[in-house]
Amino acid sequence: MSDEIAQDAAADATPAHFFELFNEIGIINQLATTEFSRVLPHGLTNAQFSILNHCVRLGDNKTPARLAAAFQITRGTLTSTLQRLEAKGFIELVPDAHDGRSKRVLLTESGRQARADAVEAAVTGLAHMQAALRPKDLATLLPILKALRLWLDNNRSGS
Amino acid sequence: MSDEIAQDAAADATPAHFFELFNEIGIINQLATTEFSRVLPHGLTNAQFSILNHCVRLGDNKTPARLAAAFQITRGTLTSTLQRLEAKGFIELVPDAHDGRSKRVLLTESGRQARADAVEAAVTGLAHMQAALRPKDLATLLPILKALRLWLDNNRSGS
DNA sequence: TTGACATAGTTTGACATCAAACTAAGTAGC
DNA sequence: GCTACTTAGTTTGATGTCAAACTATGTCAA
Repeated sequence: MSDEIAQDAAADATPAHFFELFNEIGIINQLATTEFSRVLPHGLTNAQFSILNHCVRLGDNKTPARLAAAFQITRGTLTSTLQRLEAKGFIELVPDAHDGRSKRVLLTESGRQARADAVEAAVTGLAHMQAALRPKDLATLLPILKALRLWLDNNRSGS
Repeated sequence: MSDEIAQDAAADATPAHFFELFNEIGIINQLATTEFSRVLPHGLTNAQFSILNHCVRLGDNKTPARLAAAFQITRGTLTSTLQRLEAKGFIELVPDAHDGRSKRVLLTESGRQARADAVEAAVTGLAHMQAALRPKDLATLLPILKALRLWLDNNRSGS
């Protein structure tokens, strides 16, 4: 969602500034993800693509618990998304050999292909965004946002 | 959600860079909104607070259509959130005198008070975030993000 | 006036998300 | 070996969100 408390804030880091920051980030996130999910093939959602992409890039055969931690979502949320991916035949869920409580998430061939198609669509869809931001600004943004993300991750309630 | 395509991208604005950017933004948004909704009083959600806050800051007596445009959400989404706010007694929905299709969103006294309580809780909750970002970085971030948000808003499919 | 189109709001169905309650299985301590 | 705690995964209920279909009302042109 959107809107701000901030009105005429000065030049230091007041709560109102942070509010404004999260506000902009919220709107950008909403616009970007809505746009992104439009171009995804195979009826993939953002969440589903993220999981496939993670498994291709960093390897599959992880437990759901580990994936949930990596994505910072609850296990319940992940259960739901994994079930949809399995229904589409993009992953397999197999019991863990060493821990009776755990499962393992395995990519199928069809899942790898879907991810490849999605990456291609994403790259194409993102191409026209060159105009949205100057390379210099993009380079400025990234490290600061990464630092902020790290701080938030380390300082949230659930940790 | 999270994760990136980007791997070894160079120093210009490739699609992979944008992907990484939106990725960071998505995680930050998730962490920030989850944290924020924890501190909101009266069972308010982010969406509900945003609307109350907007009405206090920029005036009530707007039509739902106008609010939906301001928040860049669909009218259906707004219908749902307005219904919840009305059920809580924080707003009133009255027919527009001049246009039989429209309604008007009015704040109640109770709604103003709830918003005031929420702002206080938010300021308190955001206070400890001074440590998350140096004021200089915050000041760097804001104008770039605003520009990006504007671009996305002007270049989305639905416009 | 009437028919075509546009706009406001609602509803439905799908999905992601959280919190909280729940089941099953592993781990410790005694 | 038991009991208590912890961890993995699932389920449920609430909310926000979108797209798409739908109703009601307004506008405009012929």
